Amino acid sequence: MANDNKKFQAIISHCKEYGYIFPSSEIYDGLSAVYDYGEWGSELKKNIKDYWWKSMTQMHENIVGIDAAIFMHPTTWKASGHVDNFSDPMIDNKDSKKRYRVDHLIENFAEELEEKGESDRAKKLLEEMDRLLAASDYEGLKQLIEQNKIKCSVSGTAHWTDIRQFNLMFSTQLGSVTEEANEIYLRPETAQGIFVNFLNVQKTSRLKIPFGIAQVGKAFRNEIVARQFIFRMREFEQMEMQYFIRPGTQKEWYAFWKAERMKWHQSLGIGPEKFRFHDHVKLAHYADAACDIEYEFPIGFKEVEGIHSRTDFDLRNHQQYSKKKMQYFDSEINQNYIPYVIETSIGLDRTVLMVLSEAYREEDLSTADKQDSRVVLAIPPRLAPIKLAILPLVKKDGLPEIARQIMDQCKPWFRCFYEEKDTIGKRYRRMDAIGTPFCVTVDQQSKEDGTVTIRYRDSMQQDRIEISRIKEIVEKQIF
RNA sequence: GCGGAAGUAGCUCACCCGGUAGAGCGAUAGCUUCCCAAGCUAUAGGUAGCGGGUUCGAGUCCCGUCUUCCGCUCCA
Repeated sequence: MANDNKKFQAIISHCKEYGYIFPSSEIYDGLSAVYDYGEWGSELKKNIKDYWWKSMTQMHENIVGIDAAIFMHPTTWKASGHVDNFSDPMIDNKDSKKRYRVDHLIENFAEELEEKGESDRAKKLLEEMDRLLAASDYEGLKQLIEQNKIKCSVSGTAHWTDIRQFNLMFSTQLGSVTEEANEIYLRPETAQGIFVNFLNVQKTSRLKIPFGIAQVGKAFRNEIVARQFIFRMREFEQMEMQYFIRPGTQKEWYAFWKAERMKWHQSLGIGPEKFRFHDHVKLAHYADAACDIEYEFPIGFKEVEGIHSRTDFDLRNHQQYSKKKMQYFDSEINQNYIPYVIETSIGLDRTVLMVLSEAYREEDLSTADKQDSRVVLAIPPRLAPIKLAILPLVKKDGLPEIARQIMDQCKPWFRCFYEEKDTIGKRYRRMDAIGTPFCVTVDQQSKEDGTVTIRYRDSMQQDRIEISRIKEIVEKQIF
């Protein structure tokens, strides 16, 4: 497994230096695990989002998109299992510094009691634990641990910190008057916005199973340790698609979407050797099959996208909590059922990092008599923030005027950048560093025959082309 | 959260045993330049992360605090 931390740090610096990604609130010392996208980073992110959206919705006639709110009714998170599964009380041993989930610690101790034949005591202990957990009585739980002299298996001591609650979800108040406010959560995943709209979308779109609903949006998770740049952030963006299918067909649709999504990743111009599937052995509470698509980042293979066979877990729970029938009438087989779901869920920020990791290159261009190097972002043209730079070779003799005309011709169609400062070589290298795939340069000959040179970022090769063909040549590469 | 290291100009760093900050690159303005960074001139930019202590005097020594990085821990 590659672990090139130097390259990873270089990418982080490059992102900050060239307007891609800044630490959040940096003038106030920053905010841990939160980042802001700068002028070029936001363009790249948007281009990736658009490309995903188009390939999922426009290219699949049976998939439509929605944009659900971040705020959702609190019961949503009861139904999804997030409230019960991800708000665990934790306790640390002061000697070994090891952290335990309180319920795991006590359960393990109860098992030991069982083995020693003290099953009565074990049973009473677990009952007491459940009662205290239900009441969120952390003082009582700590006393329970201390009374039973439960020890840390590493240090062998019973020297514990106070119990603290670890909440996966961020909460806030809905309503302007605090005392009357209801506590609600910032969504920890976008999927539930799709599930709670299942009936609405099915009815209005008139789509028949199998069909999908896609969504791009922010989600929020309180990670215990959130580091590794934009790979793990507290506020992040997901691109998700839930595909509703007939029960019993989940195996084939799971295989279909695995293959389909892998194709998408490779369509970004990234070689197949940089990806792998990681099948989950231990499945989440909602899944009957799950895998990740992992990309080989400079810090090793890491998850970019998850593909989960979610069964009817979510819709069934929403039916139970909402008392609304989450059913679909399948006229082909003349049956009502709760659809099964295959989920594809890709991290947008992780995809940005993947594209940047793949694109970042430090090249040594030295020749016998001159040392030379460049840093280039070889971003696929269709995702690059700026598509075309327009450069007058010198800023006199009427060259800027011609360049300005080209600028005006091209800028309605794709993002262009005009620059007349510094030597031409310097301008080329600046464009390399922010990943601009094409530069056209206006010179004396342009005045005579209406041609310019086009310079390609990756090869640094140049061709002479007619000004009238610039738009067509660039557009061919970016769609 | 724990342990280790570091925090001086936008970036990379210097200031040797404490005497009130300097370079290169970058940026900006101009000059030069007919095709691939490091040609010339000028300008801007730092109360040395923050707070306290020792001292006649602290970027330099001590303490605290914050942030970042590395390792461990956690992660449907």
